[in-house]
This record gives sequence, structure tokens and C-alpha cells, in this order.
Amino acid sequence: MPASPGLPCCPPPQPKPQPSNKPCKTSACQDNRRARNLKPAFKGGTMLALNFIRKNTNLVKQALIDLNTEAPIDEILALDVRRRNILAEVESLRAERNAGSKAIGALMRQGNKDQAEAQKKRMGELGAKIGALNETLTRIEAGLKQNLLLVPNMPLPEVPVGPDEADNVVLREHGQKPAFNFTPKPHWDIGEALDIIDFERGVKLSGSRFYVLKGPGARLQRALITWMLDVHTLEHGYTEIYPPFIVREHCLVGTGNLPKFGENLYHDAEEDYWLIPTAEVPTTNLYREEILDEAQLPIYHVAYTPCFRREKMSAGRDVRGIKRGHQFDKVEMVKFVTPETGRRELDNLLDDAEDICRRLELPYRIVQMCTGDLSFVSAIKFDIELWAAGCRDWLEVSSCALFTDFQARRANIRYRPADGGKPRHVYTLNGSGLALPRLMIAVLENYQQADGSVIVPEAIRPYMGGVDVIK
RNA sequence: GGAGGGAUGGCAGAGUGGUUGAAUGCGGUGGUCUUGAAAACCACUGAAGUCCUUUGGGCUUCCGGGGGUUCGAAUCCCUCUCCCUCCGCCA
Repeated sequence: MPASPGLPCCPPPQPKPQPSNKPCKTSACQDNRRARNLKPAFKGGTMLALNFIRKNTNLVKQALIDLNTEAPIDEILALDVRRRNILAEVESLRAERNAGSKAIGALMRQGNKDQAEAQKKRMGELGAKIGALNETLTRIEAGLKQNLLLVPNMPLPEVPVGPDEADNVVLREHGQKPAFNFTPKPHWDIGEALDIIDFERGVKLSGSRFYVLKGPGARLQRALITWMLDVHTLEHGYTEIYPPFIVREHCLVGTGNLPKFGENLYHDAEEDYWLIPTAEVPTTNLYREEILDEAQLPIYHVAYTPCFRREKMSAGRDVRGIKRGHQFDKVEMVKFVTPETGRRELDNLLDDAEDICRRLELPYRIVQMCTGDLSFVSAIKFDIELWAAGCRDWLEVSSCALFTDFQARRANIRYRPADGGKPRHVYTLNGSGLALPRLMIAVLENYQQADGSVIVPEAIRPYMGGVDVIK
């Protein structure tokens, strides 16, 4: 089944490497006024999704079954019919009024007052009619918009079909799980023994699911962050972004976190300020409401940010250790590409994330999400899971996904094709590269020694200020 | 937080109620000229929606967002947002 109206049907061309200091030619850089005064994203992109639903209703409904979810498709189609009927009527009335009003101007200039007055009266009546119809139309369009925002992305044909995570597919496994001649400890024991993770004081400050990193523990995390940013920027061709950690609501609508998943977000009670749950949100929205030049694509960005999540939906899960907190750090990669290159770019993105695991010499595996475990916005998604020897668990440290034009439609991110044709929506992708707490867990647990110390992986030693072993 | 000034097409910048989707300049595209190029000249140059007898044509909407006045709004009124200047506060 097609992922979207713009699904690529032929092998994409070789992606071009992105010069890291390419001059930024977006209109936002030339003049940031437009980027600040945003129109609702509805009129542009989302209408194309509507068009797709209209023409491929059966495909969409089958996709919803595969995704094991629901969306108000029938309501959308009904509203769509009403909308177009009323629109046709309103527009022809408007055309009539425009012509009539123009005639008034001519009559006035001729000094023909009586006829002008009569015409004014007729146009006034027309105006009332238009006003009433328009009010109905506004209501219908608002309803349509709300419903459309609840429709998930369509999975690519290659995504395995299954109702839940049991049908996810482990594609491959890399590296050797470390062998120990002692019983490896979980990271919460290692961290406390080395006095580099302070759970009690974290809870004292902020409650459950908070912790404090201390000394070499804090340094280890900082080293990993800096090192990963260096690898992605210096070797993988990404441009580093330091974005706001607080965004407006429309950004979260753009990436698909809202309106459906607001319960997992922190936001200001008085003002429209939301803490980001991932760097994906500000980074993807960087180019919202813009039309880029095709020559600017692909754009590769990498951003380090803290992430804030309420974990309402995972209450009670993973309460021990640092696996799942309300605040965590992450290095995130985001790509903006042409539709034709989207699928290939995902493989490259995944490889860029895997590269981090390989260089740290950590055992990992790649899991492909089946339809039932795909996120709301993803068309196809691969997770990277690191092996943690202490808790004997595979930890999800990265989710690499292609969103096709789903986010681009919601955030209205487009590009003008090099041949000068109509603007098209870009494809967006992202993947963690990587999430810090779980990466920390894997390092601590896999690199632990019998005496309780932890060896610092060679790749990040230059970033550890001479510390090779945490003891 | 207080006072004032602003927001127009890719950019600059006119436009204070009636063929203004928007002058003019720059940029861009195509053409004429030229051995080639430049210059000059000519033409074209935004987005979205919708309908039709759909390689095309019609209509509607859009001059920061929303609302109002009017037969008719870029133009008048209200409101919000953002930018700039000055004062206050501050990492």
C-alpha cells in the first residue's frame, strides 16, 4: 500500500554528501519575520492528506487495521463532502458579489446614484447569505482539521504486518556479549558503589524517576555527548543545532506529538510553552512554513538536548535505575530530504547511529517495528537495542524512522524542485544517536570489572580528561 | 515591566476605501542581438483551495494572525503575535 501520494517508485539516486558549512539560504535566515508569524499549518499540507484519504479510502482503512488503531475516516469523508458543496456555493456567490461591487464603483463614477444604491442593497443581501454559509464552512473546516490530525501515517509496504510488538523482527545482531568470570551487576549497584549516580538525592530534589550524576558519572555522560556530536558533525556530515528546549504548541502538532499524546508532555499552565520531549521537535520545526530550494537538500542536523517526558503512559514501568526518567539527555539526528531519497536516507541514518555503538564496542541488535508497534508518525521504523549485561536486557537506545511527508504536511515544510515545478513536501527522518541514560547503562554494565570499577571505552577516552577507569 | 515606531510579493520598497494580486527597482527564468560573453531591449516570474468539456481553462482566498465596519478593505476600527528604539530589571 502506498505510504503517501508521493511514495517513491524507483530506486533513489545516490545521496549527496552535505557540505558542513554550506551557507544557509532559507528565507528564515534572510528574514526571520516570517518564521515568527505563523499561519496555521492546516491549509497547506494537511489538505493533501485529505485528498489522499478521499482517493484511497480502502487503502487507508486497511492500514488502520494493520496499525491496530482507529481514526475517524468516515467522519472526515462526510465533512469533506459537505465542505466542498458549501465551498462551491459560497465561492460562486462571492464571485457574483465581487462583480456587483465593482459595478457599484463604475456607477458612482458615472454619477448614477440611484442605480448604485439599488445595487448596494442587492449586494448587501448577498453578503448576508455569504456570511451565513461561511460560518457553517468555518465550523466544518475546524472539525475536519481536528479529525485529520488524528489520522496516523501510512506504513510502507515492506513493514511486517502484526498487531503488537510480538511481531517485531530482529533483523541482525552485532558484536559479542561480554563474558564475565563474576556475576555482572546492574548499573544501579555499580553507580551507587562508585558514587557516580545518586538516586536518593535525585528523589529528594524532584521525586521518583530523577537522579543525580556525580563526578566521573557526570563526566562520562558529558564525554559521550560531546564525542557523539563530534562523530556526527565531523564524520557523518551533520550540522549541529542548539535549539530552544521550550516550544509552542504548533511545533508539537507539526511533529505529531499533539493533539493525541499531550498527556506525555510537560507544559506551562498559563502560557503556551511546552518542554520538548525530544530534540526532534524543535529541529524538525526549524523549517516549518518554509519553501526550501531543492539545492539545499538533503539537510542533516544533529542536536543535543535534554528531553522531558511525563511517562504517564509508562507509569510503573522501569522505575529502577536510570532507564526511564522524566528528564534525560539525547543526541538526535534529523534529516530533510526529497521523497525519492527518503528510504535510502533511512538506511544511512540507521548506520550513522549504529556507528556509535560499533565504535564503543557495545553489542547491539536492530529490530524492525511491525505495523502494530509503529509510532503514530512513522512509515517505517528500526530500533537499535544495546545489550546491558547487568540487567540482562536489550535497551532501546535509538529509534530511526522515516516519516515520509507526514510531518512535513503538518508543519508545512516544502521545497521547490530544481526544475522549477510546484513546491513539494520534503520527507523528514530522525533517529537518536544516541539516548544517554541507556547508553550509560550499557557502558557501565558491559565495561564493569570484578573489583567494581568500570573501564572507559577507548573511543571516548580523549574526552574523559585522562580517566581510563572509573573506580 | 513602561513608552513609542513598525510588519506589503525571492529581496528592497510604493500604495489611506473601488479594474491593486498589488507601482517601481533588484534578483531569477526565457528570448532578441553577439563568434562567445557583457550591456541593451522584450516577455515571463508567489502560494493555497475548488470546479470543469483537465497537456488547458474558470472561480475563490491570501498584503504578520484573528475579529469588526462596508455593497466593496493592503488601505478604516479592535485585538493578538513578532520585530526595532528608549527606560527599568536581570543570568
